Amino acid sequence: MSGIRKFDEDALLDAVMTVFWCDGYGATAMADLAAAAGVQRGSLYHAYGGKEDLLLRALDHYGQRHGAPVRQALQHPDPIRAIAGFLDGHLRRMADPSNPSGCLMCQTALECGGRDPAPSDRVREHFLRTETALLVALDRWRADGRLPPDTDTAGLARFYLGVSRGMAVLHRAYGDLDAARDVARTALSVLEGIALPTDVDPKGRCKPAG
Amino acid sequence: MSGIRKFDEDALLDAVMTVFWCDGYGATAMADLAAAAGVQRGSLYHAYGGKEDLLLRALDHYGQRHGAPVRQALQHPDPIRAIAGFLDGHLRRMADPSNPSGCLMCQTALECGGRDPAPSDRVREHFLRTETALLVALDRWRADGRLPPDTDTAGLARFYLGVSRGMAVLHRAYGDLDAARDVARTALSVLEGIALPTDVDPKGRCKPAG
DNA sequence: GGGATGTTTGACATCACTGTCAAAGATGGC
DNA sequence: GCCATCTTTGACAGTGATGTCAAACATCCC
Repeated sequence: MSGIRKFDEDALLDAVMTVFWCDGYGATAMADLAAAAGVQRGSLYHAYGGKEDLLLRALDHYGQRHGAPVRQALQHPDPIRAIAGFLDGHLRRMADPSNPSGCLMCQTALECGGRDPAPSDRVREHFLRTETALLVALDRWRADGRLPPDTDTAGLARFYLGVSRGMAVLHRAYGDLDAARDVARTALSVLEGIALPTDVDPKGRCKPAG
Repeated sequence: MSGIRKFDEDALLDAVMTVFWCDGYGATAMADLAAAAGVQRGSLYHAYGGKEDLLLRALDHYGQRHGAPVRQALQHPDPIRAIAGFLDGHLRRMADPSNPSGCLMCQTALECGGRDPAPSDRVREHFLRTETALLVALDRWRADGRLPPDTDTAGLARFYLGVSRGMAVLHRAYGDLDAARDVARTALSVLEGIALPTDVDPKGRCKPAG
């Protein structure tokens, strides 16, 4: 009914993302997506392509909407504050009742596994982006003298990536945040055990090491 | 063509489990399961029921086949050896080329999420079984004086459960074990940091605490 | 050996989803 | 105001999966 696209792209991707997140890729039909977006099925095919194309868009949208803000916490100069903020960002996303439980990226990673290359690649890229953000932050803290010189930053980056993924699985499986919170708290203690004290540390949380 | 079931139930469940594990619940058709099991589709309906019933059977089979052996490692009297064995059990399962990547339980937990109650419940039961096994072991070690009296065993149990789940996600997303290994190694260091020295500790790995 | 029991098989109708298309309709440029 | 352009819409055929069923058949028990 127009020469210009009528729907709001951002709102549409929000709706599409939520349906995929809630029901999973395989169980979602184009009709579900169209209904959630308030659009006819034909419009989706015309504007995007197929279900897989929409999933890729939804993954990117998810990355911008939920991934980037969580990585933002890593900018904090204090490692413990930063990692705590990173983990807490995940917890806050899960605690938000307007979001389905778990994590769309993890869900897609497992469901599309080694069978659907395009979504798998997209998820892997997102995971790598987070892993790299963690690594860059850890390297920075190490260079700043906030972590011991022999800190295995690559290993720690993967550890916190993995921990955040495990939290999402437990959240979806258990339906509550209790277990995920325990995981985050314990995971943070790893960094608390190795972080070095600094002049400006306002809480004196770090303990001498070596 | 008989009055007695012709196929080997264990081999059939192995095949069914592998297909679900490889392709996911939604993307698997009864025809795929029948083909993998070397049986006609009608036989599956007759002997079991529908796709969901088969998934539940596959989950139980998975629990016996892969869950129980990993929990077995927790019987070891030394906490570090035991948890290392627990995490290594997961790594060995993932390293086995005859298994699909990741973990069928995590996959089902995420895919069936809050939408398919029966599989979700079954997965939750399995997670709880593992969490309880971890808790019992941790409580035992604490009672034996191998862990400090104030150890938060419940939190640690959930931590190692979550970590093992995160490892599975990374394995499936990345397609290799490198990241999962890093996660396991770092997670183990948590216990190494709190385990108390004992007379019979053969490696002197524990350090004094308090 | 013969009947009863339960399994296997292939076909069947049904249903849901997919992807396409032509017609209808609205907007922007001239 | 008119034409070109693009979106929207609903319907279409094609495809694949589901779940059921009656007939065929092998084994067990008497």
